[in-house]
Amino acid sequence: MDIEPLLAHISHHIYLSKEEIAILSERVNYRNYLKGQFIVQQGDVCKHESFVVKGCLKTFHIDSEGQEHIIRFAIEDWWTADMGSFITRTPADYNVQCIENTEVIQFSYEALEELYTLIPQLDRFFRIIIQKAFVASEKRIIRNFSHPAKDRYVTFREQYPEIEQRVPQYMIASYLGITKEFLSKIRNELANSD
Amino acid sequence: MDIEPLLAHISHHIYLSKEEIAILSERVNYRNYLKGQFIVQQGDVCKHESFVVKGCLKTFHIDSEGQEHIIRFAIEDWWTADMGSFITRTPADYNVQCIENTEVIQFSYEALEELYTLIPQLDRFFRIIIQKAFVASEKRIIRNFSHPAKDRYVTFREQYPEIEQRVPQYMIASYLGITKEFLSKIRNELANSD
DNA sequence: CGAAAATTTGACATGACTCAACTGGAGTGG
DNA sequence: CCACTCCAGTTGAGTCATGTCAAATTTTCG
Repeated sequence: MDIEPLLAHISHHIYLSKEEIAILSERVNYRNYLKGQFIVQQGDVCKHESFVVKGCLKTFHIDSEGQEHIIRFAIEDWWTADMGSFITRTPADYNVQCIENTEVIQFSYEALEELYTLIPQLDRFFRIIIQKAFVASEKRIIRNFSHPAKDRYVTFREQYPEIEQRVPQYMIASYLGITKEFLSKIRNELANSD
Repeated sequence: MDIEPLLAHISHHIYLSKEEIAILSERVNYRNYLKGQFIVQQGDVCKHESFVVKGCLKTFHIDSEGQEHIIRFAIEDWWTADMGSFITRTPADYNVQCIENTEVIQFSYEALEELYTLIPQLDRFFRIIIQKAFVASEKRIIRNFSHPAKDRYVTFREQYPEIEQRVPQYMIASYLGITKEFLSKIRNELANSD
């Protein structure tokens, strides 16, 4: 119920005064979810930006064939939402679902818009956060084009060792854009070549 | 030499006073490039964010095998840079090259940092711009995973008809993550099925 | 312990790639 | 105004990475 982790995270990028912290505290919500629960469902308007205090989530899209495509994971200190839906107030393309019991601090659209005017520094904070996310996202596009699945898996393991421990293999396959069967074969190869 | 197009673009998202416009005008540079020239080269630190007044550019990465991968195009009213390099002041992963004679308005890193403090609204402006770019980038990851190349090409044509007219086919193939030969075959199929 | 979920394995299919040859315009210079 | 070259695009044969489907196995957990 304590928003300290959020404040610590924010203070890495901008300075907030006591008053600003108070203003912010009043406008965010702490919330618990159980494993399996959805924070956002495809088709609904995404109501919150969520900062993860504890737990693990996946953001995924279900395509017209019913296939699930994981676009990102989120663990402690990350943000998650369907940002497209959130900013345009239109139905979400993605689901955000808890893979573990999860605790988040949430900003509703109205609260956040108000906070942007009350604490202009927050524009800067989110600009910085989103810049980084954007850069990472474009890197991933290139990686997907220029490296075979095996390399992408190895890179993933190095880059997110913690996530690899916490999520089932078939979800990692989905994140990498391959089938669970093929990932299994890749792992087999890797094990035999070590 | 006139920064009016930039001001018009900015004013879609935030309001700037006469004074702020003056402050901004003093700190940006108008620059012309010829077809073929590079605004950023892989390995150099990206020195500017560039707003395109006129022309067309590609941003691409050369991988270890010497293959070129186009990550995005930019035409009038778009921004371009290697943002990762620009914000971290580290060597660029990407090249930005003019496909046509091009005119841009440039923000240097120092100028932009100063502008963020002089005109806090600019944090908001860039937050909004980058949010949109991020959403589009993640959509593209999903599209690449969930649709075959033919569908992606058709979508591309619908989404960016102007770009399709202005850039050679082999660059579109690279943007779509396929070879020029395969795109040629796709086009052949499409022509025969209409 | 038993059921459900996750992972593995194998046979076969296919989308996309490679490489090499060919076509067809758009300059350019004699 | 023709011949020459250069670059973009096309075509075809063969190959490879990854997908599909179905069954077997292992792990997880009530």
